[in-house]
Amino acid sequence: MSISKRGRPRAAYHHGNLREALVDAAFALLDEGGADAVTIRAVARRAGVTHAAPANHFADRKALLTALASRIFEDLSREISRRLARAGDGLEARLRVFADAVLRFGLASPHRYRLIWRWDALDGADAALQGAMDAIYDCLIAELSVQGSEALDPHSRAIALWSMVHGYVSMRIEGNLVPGRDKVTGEPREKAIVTALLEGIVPRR
Amino acid sequence: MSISKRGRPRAAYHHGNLREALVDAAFALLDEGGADAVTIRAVARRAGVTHAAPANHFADRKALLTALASRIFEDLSREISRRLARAGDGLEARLRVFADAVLRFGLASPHRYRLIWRWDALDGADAALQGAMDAIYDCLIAELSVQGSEALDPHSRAIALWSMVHGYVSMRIEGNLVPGRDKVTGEPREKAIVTALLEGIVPRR
DNA sequence: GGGTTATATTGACGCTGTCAATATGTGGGA
DNA sequence: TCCCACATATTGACAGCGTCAATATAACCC
Repeated sequence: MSISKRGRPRAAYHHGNLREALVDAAFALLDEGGADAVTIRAVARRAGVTHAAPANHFADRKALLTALASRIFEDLSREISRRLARAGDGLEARLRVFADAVLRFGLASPHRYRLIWRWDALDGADAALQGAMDAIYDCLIAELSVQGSEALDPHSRAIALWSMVHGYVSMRIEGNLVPGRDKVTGEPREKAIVTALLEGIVPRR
Repeated sequence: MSISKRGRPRAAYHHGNLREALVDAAFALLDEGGADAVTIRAVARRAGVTHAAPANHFADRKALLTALASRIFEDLSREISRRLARAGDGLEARLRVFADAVLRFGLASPHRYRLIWRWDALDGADAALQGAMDAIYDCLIAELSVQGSEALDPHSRAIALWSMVHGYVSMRIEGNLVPGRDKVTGEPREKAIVTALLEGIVPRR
């Protein structure tokens, strides 16, 4: 029943390229119900194959989730680069663009953002995953290295910014940033948060 | 076979106070194998009861994990207060004590720290959990409110600090802060990170 | 003392990940 | 061209999981 006779119309073998189909199905399930909904069997059902078919392409569930996380990191990295490319020159402005890109991505795709930090469910040793993370970090370092001699090295500043942005986005996504109290989460508050990091929390001398 | 005849030596009913025993068993499993190891059935086995006994004390797994998270937040809150009580007066010094307390707690009990941010596995509407979180936030607000008129409100500064500390501790715990590159994670680096937040990432004018 | 209620047990259901054995289609070499 | 070897997919099984219903047992209160 293979549609392909010659000229490799798209696929080969039995299903075609099941691997891609599994990834697509997994993303659909992830967006709908979070990482918990991405089970091997549900993905297989959605892709129209039997429950053991995915084993030929992903050793186990962790490998599948790691593949997803790797792609998500790449998407986020691309998005950051895209926004930075059309940003101005000032250091502070560019760092705000970076923070804003991460925040928008997280709020738009909370399930995807959550997954990339679920290291208990991922294979931290995966090369593709680490490479995708490195790309984002490199981007930050590049921004912070333009200035000449700062009191703090670029690494410390990059980690601080990356940490705060991630922490803030995490809390915003969970919807429990400051339960019952500070519900101001709009753009003014977001700007103020980043300002606190960029300009410092302690009063300037 | 009840040891208690009169004077309520410790317990009552069948097991005694199974609820506490379940919490103890759950903490043991959590510390050993992370949140994934805290299954209803494993907890029941460890407490010496059958698999359905916990249902009388915790509606479901999420309720059990929420009870754990609530206690962990209280422990962290107490630890922060304890350290702050014996700290000096300077704002910057006290904020460093705060950050240091969270970092030490996270590194000492990574599984516990991870759990309290796993909102997908917790009941975010739980009053005890929210109360325990609020206590820590209140602590931060109290520190940041002593100064009179800052350009930024205490809430923005509190969220920024809390976000960065949480983000940094998370990444440190996962062991993948900056994979293969910046392996400097000792005290000097930690101090520099906090300095970056306190004094600002952009150069002082 | 007896009945009500809280607690614990037993057993079952469907779901999960994973493995082993089997079937089927594909491509390369003779 | 045929056939073998291999990649891929299916079938079936297993243990473990959360959860529910039915049942048993102990404690408390009147």
